[in-house]
Amino acid sequence: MSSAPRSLDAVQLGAYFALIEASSLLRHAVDQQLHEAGDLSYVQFQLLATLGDAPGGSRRMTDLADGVVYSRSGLTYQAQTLEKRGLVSRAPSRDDERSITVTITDEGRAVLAQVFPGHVAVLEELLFAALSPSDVETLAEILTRARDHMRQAPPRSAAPRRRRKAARAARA
Amino acid sequence: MSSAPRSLDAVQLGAYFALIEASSLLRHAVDQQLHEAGDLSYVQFQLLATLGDAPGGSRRMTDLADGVVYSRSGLTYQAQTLEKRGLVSRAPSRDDERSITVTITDEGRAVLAQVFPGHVAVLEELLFAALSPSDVETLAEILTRARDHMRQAPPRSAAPRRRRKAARAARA
DNA sequence: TATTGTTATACTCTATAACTATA
DNA sequence: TATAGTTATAGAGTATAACAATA
Repeated sequence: MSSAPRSLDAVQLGAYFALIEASSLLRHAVDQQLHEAGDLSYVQFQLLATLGDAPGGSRRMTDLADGVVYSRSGLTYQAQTLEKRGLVSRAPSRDDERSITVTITDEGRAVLAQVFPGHVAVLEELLFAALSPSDVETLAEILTRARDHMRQAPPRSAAPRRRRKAARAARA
Repeated sequence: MSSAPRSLDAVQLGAYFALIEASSLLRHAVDQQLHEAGDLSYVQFQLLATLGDAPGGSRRMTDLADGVVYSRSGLTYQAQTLEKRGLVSRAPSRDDERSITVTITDEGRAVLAQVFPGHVAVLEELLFAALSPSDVETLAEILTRARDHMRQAPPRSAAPRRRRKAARAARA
C-alpha cells in the first residue's frame, strides 16, 4: 500500500482533465460517424476491427473482451447483435468445447471498409490536425506506457468472476 | 474541405488506440470508485466538481453542459437526479427568467469531499504511477491543445438544436 | 472445482421530438 | 423568431446473479 498524496498538482489535474475531455469529445464524434456511416456503435466497431486484425479473422469470446468490454454478458450481447446482422459468425471451438470462436464475415469486413474512410477523416480533423508528427509520436509513447500499466494493474474490484468464490460458500 | 488521407500511419494508430484505451480503462476504474465511495456516476461527479469550482457554486444549466453532457435532456435528467438526492438545488435565474441556476449544496460538497481522496488515489495508482513529472507535463500540454481544437471544431452533426430550423418548415 | 459462455432481469443513461415560457 | 429548459418515450448498453456444459 503506497501513501497516496493528499491531492494532485495543477499540471496533473490539467493532464487528467484534458485526457478525459479530449477522449470523450473524440469518442463522441467518432461514434456519430460510425452510426451514420454504418449503423455501428463504437464498441461494435472495436470488436469488428479487432477481429479484422486477428489471424483468420477469429478470436475466442474471452480473448475478444480485452479492453473493449468489461463484462461477459456485455460481450455476449454485442456478439449476438453483430451476428444477427451477419457481421460475425460464432461456432464452438474445436480444441475446447466450452469456448466459442467468433469470426468476422465478408459482410463484416465490407461494413468495416465502408466506415473506415470517414473514421479516418474524423481522426484527422479532430485529433491530428492540432498536433505535429512529433506530438503524435510523444503522445503514443506516453499513453502506451500508461495503458500498459493500467492493464496489468490489479483491478480494484474488477475481475468479474474470478473473485466470487466466497459467494457460493455463503449460500450453503 | 481538406483532402483526407487514405489512412493513418502506424504511429498515429498507436496514439489513437492508446488514447482511447487508456481513457477507457481509467474512466472505468474511476467510475467504480465513485460508485463505491459516494454512489455517483462519473457524469454526476463531473457536474458536482464543475459546480464546486464555479464562483458561488452556481452555474446556468446551459453553461453546465459544456463538455460533460451532449444533450439538453441528458443534463435535465442528471440535474434532477442530483436534486432528488439534495446534492444540488435549482432556481430560476434572476436576470433571465428562462434560465435555471444550479447550485451545489453543502451536502453536495460533503459527498465531493468524501469521494475525493479515493478518486485521487485511483489516478495516482493507475495514471500517474507510470509517468514521470515531465511526461505529465508533456501530456497536459499536448492533450490540452487537442481538446481545445476539438471544442472549437465544427460539430459534424452535433449542435442539437441550432440546426433544426428546417424541420419545423417541413411539418407545415 | 474452475472455466466458458448464456440468459433473465433490472437499471442507468442517452437522444429525439414535442412542448412551455421567456427574450 | 430564437433561446432555456422540461417531458415523454423509446432504445442502447451494462452489470449481476443464476444457470448449463465442458475441462
